[in-house]
Amino acid sequence: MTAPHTGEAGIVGKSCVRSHGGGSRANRVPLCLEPLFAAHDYLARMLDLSVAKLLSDPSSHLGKAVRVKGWVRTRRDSKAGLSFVQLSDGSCFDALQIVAESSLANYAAEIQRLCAGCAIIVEGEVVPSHGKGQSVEVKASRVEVIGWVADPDTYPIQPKPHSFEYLREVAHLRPRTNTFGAIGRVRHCLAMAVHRFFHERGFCWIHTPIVTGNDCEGAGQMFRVSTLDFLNIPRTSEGKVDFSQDFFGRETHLTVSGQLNVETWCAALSKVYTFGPTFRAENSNTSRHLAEFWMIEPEIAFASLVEDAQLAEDLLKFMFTALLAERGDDMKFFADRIDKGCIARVESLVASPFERMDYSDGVRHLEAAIAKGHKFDYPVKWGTDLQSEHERYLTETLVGRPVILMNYPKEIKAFYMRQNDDGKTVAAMDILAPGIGEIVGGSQREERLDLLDRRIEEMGLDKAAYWWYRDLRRYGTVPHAGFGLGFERTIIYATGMANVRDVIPFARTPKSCEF
RNA sequence: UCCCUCAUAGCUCAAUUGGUAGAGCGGGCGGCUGUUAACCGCCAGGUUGCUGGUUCGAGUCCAGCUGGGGGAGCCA
Repeated sequence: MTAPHTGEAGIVGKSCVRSHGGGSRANRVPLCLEPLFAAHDYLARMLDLSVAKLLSDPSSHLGKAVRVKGWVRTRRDSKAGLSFVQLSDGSCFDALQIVAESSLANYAAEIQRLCAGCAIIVEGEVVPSHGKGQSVEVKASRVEVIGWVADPDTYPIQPKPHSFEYLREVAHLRPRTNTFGAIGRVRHCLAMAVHRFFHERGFCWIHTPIVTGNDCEGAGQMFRVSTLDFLNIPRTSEGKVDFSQDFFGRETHLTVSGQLNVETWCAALSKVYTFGPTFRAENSNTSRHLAEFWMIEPEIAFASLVEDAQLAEDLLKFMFTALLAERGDDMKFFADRIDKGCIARVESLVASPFERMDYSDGVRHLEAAIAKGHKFDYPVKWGTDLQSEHERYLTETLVGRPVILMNYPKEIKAFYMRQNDDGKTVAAMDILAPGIGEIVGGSQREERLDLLDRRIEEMGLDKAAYWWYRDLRRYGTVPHAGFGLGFERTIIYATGMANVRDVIPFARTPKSCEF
């Protein structure tokens, strides 16, 4: 028996019928997954259901015939003549208990050989559960094995706690674990909340470029983008690499920020944001750094640092409100197994206003702490960047919740930040979060061309390279401001996960890009 | 990149002053049970990250390398 696999409607539905008893694994006929447009035959006699839908309203499904698809978490046999299969389709945290009785045709041959990782389709009736731990279960009338686990002995995901370090080595299978399933849903929930927040407030999502010809976007090492033949690099007469022969006819890199580009659209659409991947080629080996990470960068016209800070606070509160409302199941897991205080932390962030503090006042607080005997490894001095330990003191010890630190010395901040009237500081802000450090970095931008040019010169940058950025200040310039929110750091803060490598599907870090 | 630390079965870990490798989980088989981190018994499973050195003898000591973790810097 060979089932046609053409995917054509009409043919497939009927030819998918097959015997369930016996048959070696090797000879098993591959299942044809009915295309959606042929599914009405099935819909007519049973629901096609996600585990989330079923478990979110179990009583309304009681007594109904359903069809669920997913992957086996565990199987427990009872010699009373039935097996329990935990089925997960990733639609929610909980798995669905399937009860398969020995009267099923393929019980001995297949169901009793199910193990973690097997893909199955189950048809059956939703019934009240006899056991504890779940209110309903599905009494199977048919269990079809779609994909076996080739070698159960070495299937990397076992029904037991694994270390996150180990799971990074099997990043293609770690989405099947409780933790990473939860991370995937939380990440999606937060991303959609970001878009909803901005959309509801009249912002446009601007797709800023990934490849940039601007080699001075900001500090930090960039990844080169090139199609030149490494074994035969064209040279100029001075012996330098001849980038005029490269794909774009110039030297290009992966972007480290969408900000400069999004500012141009801000100067036309007023309220804009970017949300996409950014790339840093720094050799950073910490739990908070990735070479490829996602960042949200809004930019608002006719706005100052005050509105900028309020926007950042409102965005974070909106995201976390959505998280609590939509992913209570996953957050409960994080509270149970990862970080006991995570739900309380998210709730308190939503409930209380962020503390606002001038950099200068922050320094004064730190100096007062030292006077009272608090020990820091590094000295505190106005005009220098705060060390991690200083930031931690302010947000964790002094305030106990996020702090918006504002108006930094201009020497330690980027050239485009707006100079304050005191001549010493710029309208910059960082939001520091307990346990994480800097989660947001932003500023009001310098909209005055002469002052911008002076900073470009003072910092030894090439004015010509910023010609289009400077044009914005020549043609209808307006005060504007924006910030960057690190998406992975936000997820860490919400879930209590310890490492950014475990809140992104595939982490890119120095010496690590297997998947 | 710097400092500290780690690398033993598919996974999590043991192995005394250097004396030739062990448990739990997972897997296979059997038993038992409306089970739910199930339980009980048996079985299989290892070039101890790599390269070199010291030694009669190295999982153990030394050097280098590779990779992981923690901290720092850079930043989000």
